[in-house]
Amino acid sequence: MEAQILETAEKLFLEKGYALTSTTEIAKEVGCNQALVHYYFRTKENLFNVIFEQKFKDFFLSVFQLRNLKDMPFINKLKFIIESHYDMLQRNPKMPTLVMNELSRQPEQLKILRDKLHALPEQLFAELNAELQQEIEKGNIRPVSFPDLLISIISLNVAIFVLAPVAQMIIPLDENQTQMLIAHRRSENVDFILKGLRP
Amino acid sequence: MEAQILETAEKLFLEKGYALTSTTEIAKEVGCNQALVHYYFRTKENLFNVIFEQKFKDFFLSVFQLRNLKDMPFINKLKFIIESHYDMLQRNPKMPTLVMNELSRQPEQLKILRDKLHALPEQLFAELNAELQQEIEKGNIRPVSFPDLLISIISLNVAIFVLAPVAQMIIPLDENQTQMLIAHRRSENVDFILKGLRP
DNA sequence: ATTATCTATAGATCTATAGATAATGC
DNA sequence: ATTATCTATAGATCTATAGATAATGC
Repeated sequence: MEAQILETAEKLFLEKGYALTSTTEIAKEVGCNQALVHYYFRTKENLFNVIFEQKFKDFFLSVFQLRNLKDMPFINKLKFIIESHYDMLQRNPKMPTLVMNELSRQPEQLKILRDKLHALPEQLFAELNAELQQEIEKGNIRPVSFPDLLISIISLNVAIFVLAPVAQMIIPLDENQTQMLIAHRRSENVDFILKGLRP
Repeated sequence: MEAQILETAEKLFLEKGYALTSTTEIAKEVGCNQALVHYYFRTKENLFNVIFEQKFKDFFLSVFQLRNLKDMPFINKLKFIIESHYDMLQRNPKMPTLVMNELSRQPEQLKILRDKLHALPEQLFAELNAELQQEIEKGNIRPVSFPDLLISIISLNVAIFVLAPVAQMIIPLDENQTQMLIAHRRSENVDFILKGLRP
């Protein structure tokens, strides 16, 4: 039951956000009664935070722990990172929206998560930054700052998942076309970034 | 009072979304009693839709009605569109989040908005698309589809506003630095897009 | 004995409406 | 007279807890 509650709660929180998901509804969908949700997790807030922290960590780790492929050329490494990031988003297409919404709902959460995470990406970032500067000096890549490159990658990758429903308003797409679009944008983003980095 | 209710409701809906904003709270902040909100707008849903449709139209129009500058070179036109879009987002930084959230909450709304809008951008899109193809044929721009270009522009522009709070988790920024970043990304996005379009 | 599950309910919202009173426009 | 504003309240949630009962582990 405890596991089922977690599972169902995760699904509902991702679908409808914190405010619109009630413990009553979670219980109903699990098939137990509402008191049980509180028996295991005490408060709705607590249940949410347990799920959120777990998801959030997985979400970050799945991209930032790919330092195995060390001796690739920089451009290939970049391609690999962009694609890993995109794949992770494809597995969790509702995470960006949830993260955004819930961090603005309870900004203290932000500090807690920062402490739990901040050690992770810094070393990887430093390494990539150094490599980027080398490539720029060698004239293989146009001058660009590492943070700007990072922001552009994340922007291009995240936005399609976040904006797909809105895009449907301008150009209606069926389920199949949407999948095609998402597959296409994966390579398009790599292409666009790499083309934009030419000297 | 009616105007004040609209104004306050807009502010609160943008800040906290539909679910977390109550008519009680709107009334309290306006300084009237809660029944008055329902006197003017009948239901909370209706109040929300009135505001949402208005905002949403302004939001789109402010970008898509800039067809006055017809005889610019294509590249300048593109730069102008990217910047106009970015400026509109800067004036309404919370709109993308609101649009996303509320369209997924009530997908029927999507159809209504589509009918109210879809005539607008099509002609502009067709013109720009034709110009893009010409530039590609002339060899001034690398081959790229118009939808892909559009998605990349929108992605880069929207994402910074949507993701800024999350970015703060990795690299904390004070208010001033955030403003600098946002100003910087405006030119960086133009630069990145144009560099990515070189043949 | 301890842990899991249920029933029942208190207390806090919140939305929407009915009906009273005040303000305004003719 | 009509329109704007208020008071009061019904009815629907929803969260959280207390206390009863069933299931399990020793």
